[in-house]
Amino acid sequence: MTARKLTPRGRERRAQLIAYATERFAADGYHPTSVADIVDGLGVGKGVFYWYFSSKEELFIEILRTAQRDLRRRQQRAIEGVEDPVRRVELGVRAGVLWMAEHNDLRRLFEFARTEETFARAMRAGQSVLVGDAVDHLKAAIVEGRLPDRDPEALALGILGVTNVMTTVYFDERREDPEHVADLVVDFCMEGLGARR
Amino acid sequence: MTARKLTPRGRERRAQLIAYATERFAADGYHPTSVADIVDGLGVGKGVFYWYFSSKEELFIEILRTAQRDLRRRQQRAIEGVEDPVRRVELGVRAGVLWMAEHNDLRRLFEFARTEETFARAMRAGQSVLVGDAVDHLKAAIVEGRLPDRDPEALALGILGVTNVMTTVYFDERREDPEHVADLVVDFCMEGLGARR
DNA sequence: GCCGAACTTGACCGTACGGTCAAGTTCGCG
DNA sequence: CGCGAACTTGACCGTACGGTCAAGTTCGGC
Repeated sequence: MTARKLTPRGRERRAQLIAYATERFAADGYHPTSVADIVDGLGVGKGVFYWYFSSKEELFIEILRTAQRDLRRRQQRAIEGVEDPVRRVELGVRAGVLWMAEHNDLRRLFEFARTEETFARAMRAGQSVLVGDAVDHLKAAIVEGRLPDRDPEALALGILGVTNVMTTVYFDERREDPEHVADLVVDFCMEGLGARR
Repeated sequence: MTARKLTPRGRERRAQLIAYATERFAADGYHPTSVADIVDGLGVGKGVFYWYFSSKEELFIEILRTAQRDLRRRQQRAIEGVEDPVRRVELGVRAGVLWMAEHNDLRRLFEFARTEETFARAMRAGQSVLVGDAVDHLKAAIVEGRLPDRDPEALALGILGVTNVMTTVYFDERREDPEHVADLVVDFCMEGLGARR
């Protein structure tokens, strides 16, 4: 789609489509949700959809990219001005968990997007940025002797994994308090099972 | 489907359908893979599919359930005769990682199945069994004072999360050595980042 | 008040989907 | 051999999908 000129009215309509589609995709899945479902749900004609998006796929990728950008911004804001690299990791994790709590639907979309090659590329790109951010802090912490010297990328992936599963189970299946979940994620990431070997 | 009587030939055909469908579902996704794709790929008529399965959905759920059972058996075999609960956790995790390495396609199917309500029920059931197994060992370890006293379910979920993400990234995107990945997963699970606080 | 760009409508198109079924073939067994 | 159950075929069905488009409406700027 060659970016259209949008009036305020158009921008609002576009945002409305994105919001409603996100909701439906998260609730029913990407494939089971048809373009007809989306426009009918909003009570508009089908042409409206194709005025703002060139395809269902394009809309989905747009949702993913916007969400990834938003998540990263949130994490960066959370660690602004903090020098201690270990603390930066912790604050980044907390911010990520809280973002997931507020955007449960987007988290579900992320999980689906990873499973289909069409969207996996976009997901990997965004994910590797977040992992890269974490790796930077972890490297710094290791250099400063604050953390034992282990593969920082593996550590970052571990953090990602704990966050994914805990947010899924605790937010999606139960309705746990976000702060409590953030504590659980941070605890596990910092100390794991706490086994001394 | 009211379980049909199968001759050896029939059992083989059924297994062939399951194997090929698993491959295609994992490669292209569940929805993008049509029943026609599956039967065409095997060079058989469409009726063959519906002789063995009452629907595409039923086949998929069957694949999931069989896989979950197989994974659990593998883990149970791995910890057979081991008394130390911490060691049981570690061996279970290693077995899980190695199973994922050998069944990358099934792992991908698991990830998709979690994202669609139709299959999420079946997935949660199987997953909660595995988590329950781990929780038992963790509780025992805590009682014995081998691990600090923390919510065992959260710990089990943490393990699950680390396993999921590391197997995805290291097996799917790169072709890492399974044993090495198992080490990374176990390390992270046992000690996390290794931060002393 | 008018013009063009922004926006909206909904009938329509080709296709491909999941699933059915009447008919035919293979095969083990008595 | 022969018969019934197991298995296979592929044309066919209704539907619903993603996407198009000619036509009409709204609206801001001049």
